[in-house]
Amino acid sequence: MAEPKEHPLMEKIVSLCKRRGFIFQSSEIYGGINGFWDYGPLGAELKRNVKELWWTGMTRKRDDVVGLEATIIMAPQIWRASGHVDTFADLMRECPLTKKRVRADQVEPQSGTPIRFTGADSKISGWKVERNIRVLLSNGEHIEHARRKAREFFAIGSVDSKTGDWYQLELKGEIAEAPVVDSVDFHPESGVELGEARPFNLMFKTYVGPTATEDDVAYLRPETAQAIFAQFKNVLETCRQKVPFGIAQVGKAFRNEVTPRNFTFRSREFEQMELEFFIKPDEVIEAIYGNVATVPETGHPGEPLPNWGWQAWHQYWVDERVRFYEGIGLSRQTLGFHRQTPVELAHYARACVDILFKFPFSKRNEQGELIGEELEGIAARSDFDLSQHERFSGKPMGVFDEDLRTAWGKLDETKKAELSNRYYEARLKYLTKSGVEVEKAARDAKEDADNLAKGQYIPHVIEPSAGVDRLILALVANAYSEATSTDDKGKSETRVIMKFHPRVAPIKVGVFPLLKNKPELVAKAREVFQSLRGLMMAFYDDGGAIGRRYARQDEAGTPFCVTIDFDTLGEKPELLNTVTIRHRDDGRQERLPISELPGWLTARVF
RNA sequence: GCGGGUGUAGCUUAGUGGUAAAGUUCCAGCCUUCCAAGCUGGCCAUGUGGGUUCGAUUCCCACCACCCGCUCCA
Repeated sequence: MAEPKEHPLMEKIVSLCKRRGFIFQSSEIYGGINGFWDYGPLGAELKRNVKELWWTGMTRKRDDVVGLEATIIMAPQIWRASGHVDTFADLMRECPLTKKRVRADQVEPQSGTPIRFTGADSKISGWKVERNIRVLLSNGEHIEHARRKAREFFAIGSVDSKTGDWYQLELKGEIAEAPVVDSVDFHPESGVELGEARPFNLMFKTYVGPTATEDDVAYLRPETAQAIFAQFKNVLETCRQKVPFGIAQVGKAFRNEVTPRNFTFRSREFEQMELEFFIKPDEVIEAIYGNVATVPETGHPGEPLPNWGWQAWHQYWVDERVRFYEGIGLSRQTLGFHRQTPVELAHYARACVDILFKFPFSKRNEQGELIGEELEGIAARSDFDLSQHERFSGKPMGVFDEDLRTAWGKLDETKKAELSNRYYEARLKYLTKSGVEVEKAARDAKEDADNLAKGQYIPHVIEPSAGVDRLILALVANAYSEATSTDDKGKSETRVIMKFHPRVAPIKVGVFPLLKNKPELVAKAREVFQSLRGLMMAFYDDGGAIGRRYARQDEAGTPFCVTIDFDTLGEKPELLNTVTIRHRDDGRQERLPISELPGWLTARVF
């Protein structure tokens, strides 16, 4: 398979993934299917380890996060409430000259005179074409400007475009049409009339039930998060948690991407690890604690405090997530960060920090440094999501807080008015932005503000949302390294060593008899293997020479290899029942009693 | 979706309008007292479908997949 030469490292990684059984193309024997990938034996272990570490760290080791496992297909109204039906169904229009696409509803209005052409022919090559095109000539622009664009357009696919004679194309049927004002039909960059608007719905559609009519339409979830919001009240009522607390979920999501790209980085079926961490609105914090704690915008703010508002919680989760990545071998140098600007943020979002990984295919900035691709976004989403589901389902999503009610009663009137007003303004902004008519919005916002005084509010949410498959690719790219060695005969060869952090490595330990043709070594090795395999992923190998087995494990990324030799059997009595442990990254060996193996390994691989 | 590039064993590469070649990996055996040693044997390929032709892996067309750009996002 000929790979492009742009990213030779990426080529090697893709090749290794197939060769060693990390990642295969889905349905390969049928020619594959665009945007879908399978995990082979090593990839499956790697992915399982990553998800397990996330889940354990998120839920089992925390007091304030519980888990959820929801279905992939849910009531389609969920996707109306979440906004996915609308935002995932954008109409796009394409510029026939630049091939760039713009959202039909976001074309910058242009004014000027449309010039129509009906075709062109070449005196030089005799080539001719008949196609209609309209180019907008902005006020004050010379007519040649439009002609040049038209020639460029007609030259696409012509012989003259190859010879460079395209600018001599003779245009036909030039007519200046009536001037237009604020037209959205022309590409702002090129001035060329945009193609017809076509819908780009990125949600996978399916039908529930055998009749398959339009009434039965449902969607494969494009993200796992919405189920968490939809089940928020059920979880709250059953898990004995109080805000602030979080709900975590790992699972598949589906997006009908326009262009799946970069190996598994953008797939149509992918897996997410998402946490929705519900917090009190700042007005509630201030009512109860008198102030809202502030924390620096970088660094870990320490153990959570009761008076943390959204900003502190957001910063807390950004740093918690970075710590997670560091804990599985992605150092800060390999990561990048992007704090979304107010323009990039959704209208309901307060802040969003993206954690990036610098892939070989990542773009570079002006300084030539890799920028990175998004592994995870940590968003402060206000109370938007629960509010949406409250509006769409008609079911209340607010929580009651005894502390708030008590505290509220002790506030002086000025403070009450101030907090109440701030909450009112926030609710009003949300409601009007959501298209609720002005009068009703004011009425509902007033009701929300009154409820606040009674101890009730809709929680805000901090959402760390990570892509598992992207992370796997990052770990693979990060682990990839080569070592070139030259043997006695001067023959040099390059070996691949996958330097996975032991915590994520698919195979934790390889177990070998030094020699295969000595039954007593084999028997002892099998015995050691059997004692380890229940504790962790262990791999027994007696094929080929010992060096070859080490090399094989290096390529799989196995951090430790245990070898049973004659000393294990007591050739040197003082070494009876000891084995060598060989370290992957430097080939270093040490000797350890078999009895200490489980503890020694467990301390390093979990 | 549009434009550009690429498709030969698991991998890396030869090659040809007339039986598809090699290295490596892998499997089996022998041998081997710690980093892809050696010997013997073995398995495996022209992405799919059409067309031209006596004959196509080679030439043509379509499709599929992969890579790059536009676009989008976890």
